[in-house]
Amino acid sequence: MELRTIRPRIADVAREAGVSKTAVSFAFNSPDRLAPETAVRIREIAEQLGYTPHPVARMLTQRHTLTIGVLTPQALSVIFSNPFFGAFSEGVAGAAEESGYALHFISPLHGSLARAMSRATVDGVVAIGLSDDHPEVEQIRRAGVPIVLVDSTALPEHGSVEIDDVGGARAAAEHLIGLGHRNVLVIGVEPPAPSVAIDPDGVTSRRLRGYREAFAAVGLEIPDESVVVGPASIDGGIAALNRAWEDGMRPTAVLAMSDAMAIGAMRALRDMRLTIPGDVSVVGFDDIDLAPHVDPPLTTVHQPIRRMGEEAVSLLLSVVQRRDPSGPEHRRLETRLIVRGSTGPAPLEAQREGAGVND
Amino acid sequence: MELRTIRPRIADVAREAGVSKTAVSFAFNSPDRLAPETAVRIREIAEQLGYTPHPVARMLTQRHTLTIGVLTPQALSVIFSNPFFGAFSEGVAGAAEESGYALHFISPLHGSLARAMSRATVDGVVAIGLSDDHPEVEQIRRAGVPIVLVDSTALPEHGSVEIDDVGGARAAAEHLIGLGHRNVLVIGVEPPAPSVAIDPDGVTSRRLRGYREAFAAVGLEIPDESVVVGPASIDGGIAALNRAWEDGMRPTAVLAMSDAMAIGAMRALRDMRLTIPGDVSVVGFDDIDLAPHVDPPLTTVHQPIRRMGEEAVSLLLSVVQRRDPSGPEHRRLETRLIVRGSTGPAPLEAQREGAGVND
DNA sequence: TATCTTCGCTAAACCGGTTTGCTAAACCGG
DNA sequence: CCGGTTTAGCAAACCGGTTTAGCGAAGATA
Repeated sequence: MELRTIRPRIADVAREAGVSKTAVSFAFNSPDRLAPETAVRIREIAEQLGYTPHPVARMLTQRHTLTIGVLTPQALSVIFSNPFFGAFSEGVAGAAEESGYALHFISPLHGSLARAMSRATVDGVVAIGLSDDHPEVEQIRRAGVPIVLVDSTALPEHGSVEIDDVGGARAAAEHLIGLGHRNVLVIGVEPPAPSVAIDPDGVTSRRLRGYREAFAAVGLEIPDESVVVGPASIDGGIAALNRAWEDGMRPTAVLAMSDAMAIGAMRALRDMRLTIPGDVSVVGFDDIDLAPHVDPPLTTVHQPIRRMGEEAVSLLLSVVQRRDPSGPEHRRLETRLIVRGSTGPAPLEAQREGAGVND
Repeated sequence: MELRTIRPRIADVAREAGVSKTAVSFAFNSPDRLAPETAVRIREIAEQLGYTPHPVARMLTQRHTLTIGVLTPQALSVIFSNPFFGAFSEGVAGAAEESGYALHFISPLHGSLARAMSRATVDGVVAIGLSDDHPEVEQIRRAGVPIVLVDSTALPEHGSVEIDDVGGARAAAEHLIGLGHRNVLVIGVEPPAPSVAIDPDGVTSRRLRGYREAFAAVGLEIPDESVVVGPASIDGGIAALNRAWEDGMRPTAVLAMSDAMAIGAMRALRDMRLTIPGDVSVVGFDDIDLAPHVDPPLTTVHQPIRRMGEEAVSLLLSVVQRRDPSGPEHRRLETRLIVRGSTGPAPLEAQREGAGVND
């Protein structure tokens, strides 16, 4: 049973080298303040002792951590099951790394985002999909940590990046309407906290509004019963669709608010021996990398996922690094519908009747 | 232009409440050492001042960070583009969160993993796909940070979790051989450092060994020219396959070491108007969630990705939390071939000739 | 030779908390 | 009323570094 080796401290190096702690610190951080040979000697001794400056101690005096936090409203284990998040992280990571920042993921620790946040040692935070009335936002602000909100209703005092959810959703719905669909099922993403109803300003509500606007424009409506929600994953999509079917819904098309859910829905439909888009059309939202490669290729609303991550970090760093004379910025990115193979004309009999009859 | 509010310190609260710093600290950490009403009063004042204990300072005295690091050999922006990593992170995150740990991703900062690592404030590290001769492993050990290696050659002194790469690869190759394929293209994952050749102990080499064993068993071999590598992403797969084609290769099957690359390869083949598996069979490696949903459903080697992440964290925490009387543990997980729709019999003419002729 | 810089280095303060050791007052049984 | 135990709270040390102010010696300038 070996003794856990003790980490050498700066004082150990100083003693060994016969210099002051200051000299050792200089040897690492500003070698030019030391005679070249002294600096080298100190570093050699440090090396040989296996000394590395303790990162936490260093953070404490330097007042920054070179880390940015990514705040998620749900457990990371569920967040990561959504490919959207992978792509978003890609953008965040790319921009962060370029500026020399590492990433720290913060998720509700045993239910409390606040507690998780109070432990996190970060210079700033990008929060994704956090409804802005979340008390944590206020708490973070009070702790003096800069934050930028992504996919949340913008708050004037924080930076934000949003996309045109309503427009994208409307385009998706218009596409279906043009194909003759009248009876659709909407699959929404579950609100972070399954507590209350649907956050009136969350992405689910915004996209739903877009869908409804399109239907309203042609004098139709999407009843609340036609909206079902679940976690944004393949399994979530499967479950949501099956639930709808069990409830007796027989739509000719489904509007999913996430590609993963759309893919799940297609799987579930297939398992019922329905064809896509022959019997049922499916349109997703996100346009993840794999969307063109699934069977059939997924018609979906493209959003610039990576760029959202990049922009968020860029906004954040501009305030973290105090290059920001002009107050928080708000950026809005466009969405666009990409028609692939998962949508087609509504079955004829369905176009005549109110509800589709299948098989 | 508003003044950046200064974060209140413990001393501010103490002064305001007319008590010592100690009392304030007690109010937060061991309230039972204070008269109940004093504790309440202090907390109220703290609340009202917007005081939260500075996490870095707290870490310094408590000697732990409640954070575990995830070390990746490549930039996070490329790592995250591989769905495998998302699933792995899912496992890591799930296990970490359960024990109250947050996640810190560490990637080569401007090329140097060592520098990135020396900045990271973590209690332990799980390193994925890091070849063990990486100097950083030694550096981390010297810094006294516990580490467990995933998908790397196991080092006796560190915990590790590996999978049966050789067996999985062999099974994939045997499957193709059984279908009559003789001329295959291998698409490997790029070694982290594009420096030297292929790390003789990395996952690419191990899987290649498996492929070759299977071929050797029937008296065939896979020449080095039939092995091409690239980044483990869809685009990497597209590029790798196109490169092989330009070099004149005309295999009847491709063995990809990652599902993302396999999917890319299928795309590239499709774009050449080849059918899968009619003209060319494709088998992947990983069995990501989307593998069954692509077109055609991907035949691939399943590995328990999430579990790898979970086991890694569990191993790591067992030493971080000093519950480990028995030295580092090594865990090995099984792989298995999952046959779906992307593989089929080799075209007849190809079975007779040496190289396939297409279209 | 006297004064001013520069060079090389150090002692001490500081970052913002936690923890140890101790004391004075209150409490307690006899 | 006395010695012993709690209780409530404080001062100081500590975690492990960085940074400021300053000092003596050497070299430059006058």
